Amino acid sequence: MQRSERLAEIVEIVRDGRLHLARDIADALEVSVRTIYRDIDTLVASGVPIDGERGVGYMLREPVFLPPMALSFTELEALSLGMSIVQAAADTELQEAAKRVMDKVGQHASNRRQAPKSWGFGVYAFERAQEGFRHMPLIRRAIREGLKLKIDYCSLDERTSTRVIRPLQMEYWGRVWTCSAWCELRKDFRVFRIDKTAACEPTGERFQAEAGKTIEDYLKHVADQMDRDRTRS
Amino acid sequence: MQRSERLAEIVEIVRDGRLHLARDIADALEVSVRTIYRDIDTLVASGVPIDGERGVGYMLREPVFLPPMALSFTELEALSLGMSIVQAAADTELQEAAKRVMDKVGQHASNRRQAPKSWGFGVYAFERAQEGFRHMPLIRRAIREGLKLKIDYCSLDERTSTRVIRPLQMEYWGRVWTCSAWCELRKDFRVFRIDKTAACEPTGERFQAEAGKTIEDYLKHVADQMDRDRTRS
DNA sequence: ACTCAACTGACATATAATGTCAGTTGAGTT
DNA sequence: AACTCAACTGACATTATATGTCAGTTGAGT
Repeated sequence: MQRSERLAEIVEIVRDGRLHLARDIADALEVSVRTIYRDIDTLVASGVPIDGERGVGYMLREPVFLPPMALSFTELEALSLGMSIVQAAADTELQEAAKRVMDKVGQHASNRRQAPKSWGFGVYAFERAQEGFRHMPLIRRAIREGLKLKIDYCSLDERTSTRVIRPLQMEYWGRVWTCSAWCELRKDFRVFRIDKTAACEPTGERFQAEAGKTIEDYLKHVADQMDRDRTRS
Repeated sequence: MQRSERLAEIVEIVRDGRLHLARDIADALEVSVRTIYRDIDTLVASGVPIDGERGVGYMLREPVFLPPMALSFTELEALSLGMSIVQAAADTELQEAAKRVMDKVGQHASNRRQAPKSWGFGVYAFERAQEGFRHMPLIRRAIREGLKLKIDYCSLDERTSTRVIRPLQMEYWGRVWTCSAWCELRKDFRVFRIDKTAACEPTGERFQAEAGKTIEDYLKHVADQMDRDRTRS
């Protein structure tokens, strides 16, 4: 196995967020422990946020990907446009992430000429409804990590209810963000407008994918519903 | 200089779109020509679109960037969301580019577990107004390369006019795309709704950045106008 | 004082990259 | 048809880099 390949492998191994011993990694990749120490050095030097603690092991401070991609100009334009829109249409956390992505691309691009500052796009569309974005970082984390959420939801007919949900997916409708979830109160899938959600906090409980309550089930559910609608009309 | 560094350098050198001889590259990087041939092999093998022709030299088939980036999970989410929106809200060319970007990221990510197919986003917002997108690839190229365009424009009061413009920037307003340009007919900046543009073709002429007619001038112009509006009210 | 596992330095060994040289190939030119 | 150019290839010696082994040190915790 090539060194560069092995470096990528180490990132993949460590990426699960758990603790890893240099000896285990060495065994898995069939090299000596010394090599792993050297590799980790290399990775840290090139910015991968790996923390090592004596007597403990290695951990990733925050998850990373290292996509080794070659982007064409058109792909860069798509990237640039997408990041512009995200900066206009999502919560602060995603806005900042989008900016960082463009910085990383731009930084490298500006080594030489032919790197336009703007890629010819302006995005003005979106009212910056910061209020409506408030819960988005938490909901995203909950989707990622499978956390149950307790929300106070103010439905369209102005009634407020408190319920526990398993958030599955966020949807963007151009102006409004929603969250599709399994609702433990109604024992069914429900869609919540994020800007109509007053309180929102983790219950502390986690949920596992459970037959009939997963994102795949939800998507199929929606597809079936659309089929029925079409047949009726 | 490290091999990996040198590979990146070669891409940077070749990226100007002009012809390069292996010997020149070798001189610039202070290695032998043989090494350059081997490096080019490596690059081509990893997907960089370099064309070599015997007796001629090397050229890049299409421009590329190789951003050596480590993306955090949040940054990946921003990327994923942005690409989803672009796939819903832009012309076919950009849609496909956005898809390719996600494929490139996903391909590498899916080497191991914990690579969600969807990053928890759905984007349903945008009517797929394919008609309105028709001229976008051409306009983007015109902005990039500084091509004058001749357009048949149907303004909001239903009058059609033909004019030559210098396209400067495209704007996205959530549902509608516009193009800001220097209008050679009105000798001023004008904004055109792309979906209201009937015909659109290059005149064959190119334009250079010219004092008072550049994108920077336009942005300043818009900012001044907004200032005046605010003062008045 | 002891354990653990990250970390370091030194040095021999193995692997990979490079330079040199002597070709071949394909397209175009004279 | 002969010639030129520069990409390309293969072989082999040389050099540089990566790796393994070993013998430590360090810092945190028990």
